[in-house]
Amino acid sequence: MEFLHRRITGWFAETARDLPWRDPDCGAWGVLVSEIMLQQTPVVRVLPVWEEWLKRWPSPAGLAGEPAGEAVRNWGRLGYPRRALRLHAAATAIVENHNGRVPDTYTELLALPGVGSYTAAAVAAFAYGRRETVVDTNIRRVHARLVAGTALPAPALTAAEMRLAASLLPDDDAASVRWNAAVMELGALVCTARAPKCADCPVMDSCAWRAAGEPPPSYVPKGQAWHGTDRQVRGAVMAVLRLADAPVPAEMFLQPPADLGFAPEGIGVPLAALHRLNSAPEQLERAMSGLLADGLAEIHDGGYRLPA
DNA sequence: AAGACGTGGAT
DNA sequence: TATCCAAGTCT
Repeated sequence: MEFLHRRITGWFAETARDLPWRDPDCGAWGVLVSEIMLQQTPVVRVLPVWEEWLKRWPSPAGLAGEPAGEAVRNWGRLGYPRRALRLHAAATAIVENHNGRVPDTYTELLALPGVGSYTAAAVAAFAYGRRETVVDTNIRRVHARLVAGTALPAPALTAAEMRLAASLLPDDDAASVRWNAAVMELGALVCTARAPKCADCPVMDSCAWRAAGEPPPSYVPKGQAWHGTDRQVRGAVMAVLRLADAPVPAEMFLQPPADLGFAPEGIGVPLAALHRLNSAPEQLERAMSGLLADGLAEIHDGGYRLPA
């Protein structure tokens, strides 16, 4: 165990990316924002949006003081815009229940909107130096290969995986934080899902998956459908709403923007993209009511807009 | 507890 | 061009 810790944290010390939320004086709010943005989203896409968010909202109170729609608009094209809504709700809860300071315990963090077991542990560890069992997709994959000898972790997080991760965690607080960050980084940069760079791996010699001859996955991960789905329509509608500076009447979503007098610029661009999907009226209806139900849109003056 | 939920770069 | 998949959460 000591051997793995030295090798992996040593590798991390010289290879780690210089990410702004890893800056010692980034602050817990910056870490929380980064963790929410990084859910299912690559670092390179988060970077510029995170910078803008922290410049505009340096504290939870700043974000909580603005309409939720502003959070959604400034979320840009990061994807899963409900995360912006939840982050706004989390900021509000932090102001109301925690005096505007991001809480520092796993339990309090877990109670915040949009914060699940991974994010609660990550913020407690990376922002406050606490010893937490952080388990994300990178760490799961490293453990699966290095220790379990399988190509991929199970489809869903298991209790056995949590026990394994807990057993690997160094006792010392600071060492545990480094370990969590290092294993995550190893999974992100070297022990990747596709085409792992085993030649660059600091623990290649100890890898159970390698020793077993790199057996293929025992199951096929089911891919997410996209074309023709409600999600695709929702995404296209949200792209329109983010650009609109006034409520958008429902009929605009149904007709070719050119017929409505829209030039192929400004709001005409996402409007045209939506129309190009050629989705059935009932699907558009389903997508719109879904957005309303989720609080990502609201009706005002007979049109749709981001929540005020 | 399986499925919904965005987006775009890489392969 | 089609598929994969990235620091998950919620219901």
